[in-house]
Amino acid sequence: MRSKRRSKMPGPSFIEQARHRQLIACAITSVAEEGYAGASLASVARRAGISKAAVLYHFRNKDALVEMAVNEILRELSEFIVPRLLAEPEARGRLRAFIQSQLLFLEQHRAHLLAVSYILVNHRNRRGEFHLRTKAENDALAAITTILEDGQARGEFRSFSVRPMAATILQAVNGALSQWVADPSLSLSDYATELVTTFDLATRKDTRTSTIRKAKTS
Amino acid sequence: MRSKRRSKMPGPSFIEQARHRQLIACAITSVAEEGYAGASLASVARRAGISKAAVLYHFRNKDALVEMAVNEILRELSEFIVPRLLAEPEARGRLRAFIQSQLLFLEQHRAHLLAVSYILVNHRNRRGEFHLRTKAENDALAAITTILEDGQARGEFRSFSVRPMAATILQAVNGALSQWVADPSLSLSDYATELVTTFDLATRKDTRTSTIRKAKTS
DNA sequence: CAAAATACTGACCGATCGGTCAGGAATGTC
DNA sequence: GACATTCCTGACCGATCGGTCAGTATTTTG
Repeated sequence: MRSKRRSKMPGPSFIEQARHRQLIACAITSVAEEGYAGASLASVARRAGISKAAVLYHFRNKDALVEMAVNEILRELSEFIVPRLLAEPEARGRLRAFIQSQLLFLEQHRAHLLAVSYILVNHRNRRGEFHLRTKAENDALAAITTILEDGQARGEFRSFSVRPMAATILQAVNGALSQWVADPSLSLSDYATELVTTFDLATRKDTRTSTIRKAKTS
Repeated sequence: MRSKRRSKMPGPSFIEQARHRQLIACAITSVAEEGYAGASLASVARRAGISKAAVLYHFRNKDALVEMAVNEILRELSEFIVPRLLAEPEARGRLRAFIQSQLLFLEQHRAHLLAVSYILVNHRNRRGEFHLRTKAENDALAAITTILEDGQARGEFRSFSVRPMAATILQAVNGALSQWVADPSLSLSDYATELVTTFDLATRKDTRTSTIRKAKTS
């Protein structure tokens, strides 16, 4: 770990950087293939072709490795989504982009999806709290909340309680992913379309024609 | 286990029945308090005040105990919900009853909720499949699907793709529960009201006034 | 009361877990 | 080539896991 290294060198060496990347990647596939309980340090070491002790040379302990893996996945995810949100001028479009881009990214990174979902629902800190899950959920909810509140302020959305709606949208996206994990033949893009329609109807003001329907009929 | 008992007696003895009930109850609280990984046979035995071997005398192995615990929880849950569904003559009411009664029951049985959610997302059979989760999800989806298809046939609901909508509703309910687990001060009945409104709007035909709103204004 | 079935204990097993440690190989740096 | 630092190995540790087994209470049955 960088944090407690007593190196005289300015930064992490090439080897250290490469190993970090490799071990994080191995940890992700290990969790994805063997589940949270089955993913051991020995399993990660085997995949990387080094000894278990070598893994612990680079990462203080198992928890540190797991947390780095989650951070990496969430970093890549938000790197994919954020530009797509910023490209949308209206709240309605940002809500659609949030749903679609999240599904699209994780459909293309199945191991990431499996690993992050296994870890988030299982990993606890010393106090027994699901701190990774809490943080990830709060970040996602904050993003959706921003969209929803902005949409209400701009008059695009009806008046509803933002927190349950944000949670419902987040859960719907997670549920779509979990359906797809169980049945990979399911079309996530079709699913995304249904979700977009559903929440368009659930959030819009009662103008009798949503942008979705307008696009279809005009 | 009954299945491999070589008893000459007609049924399970009083002691066996009582122990089964006790051990299932202990397993539930054990999982709820210590998580899926932390809930060991030793932990269950300690709670029951007997030896670990005695637990294995009554249950073939740990998996059998866990599965019995899940079955018991789901049995109690459906015992609570089904009559409430049957009491509703319209699909819209059944959808509302499904959401509300599920939240109500599990709000009153927090240990059941924790145990069942920990187990369902973690327990695998020998082939590595999440068979308990799959079965529970399919049962719940089937129930919702029946309501939705009936509602479409009766002309109460708009035309939408049933499977994603059913999954979205189920996930929304689960999400409400998971929010409440993380923050018990959250009012589940308020949350239920929001969910009912959300899915009323998402499913109804575009008649501009739902039964919910009509009830409020008339 | 004795025989038989049931209910249970405690010691033990092999496996695996995360983690430590002493020391050896590889890699740069003068 | 010597020296220090980085990188890594293999043996080992204590703990815990699910599960077995021989033997012993306890209860039921004739």
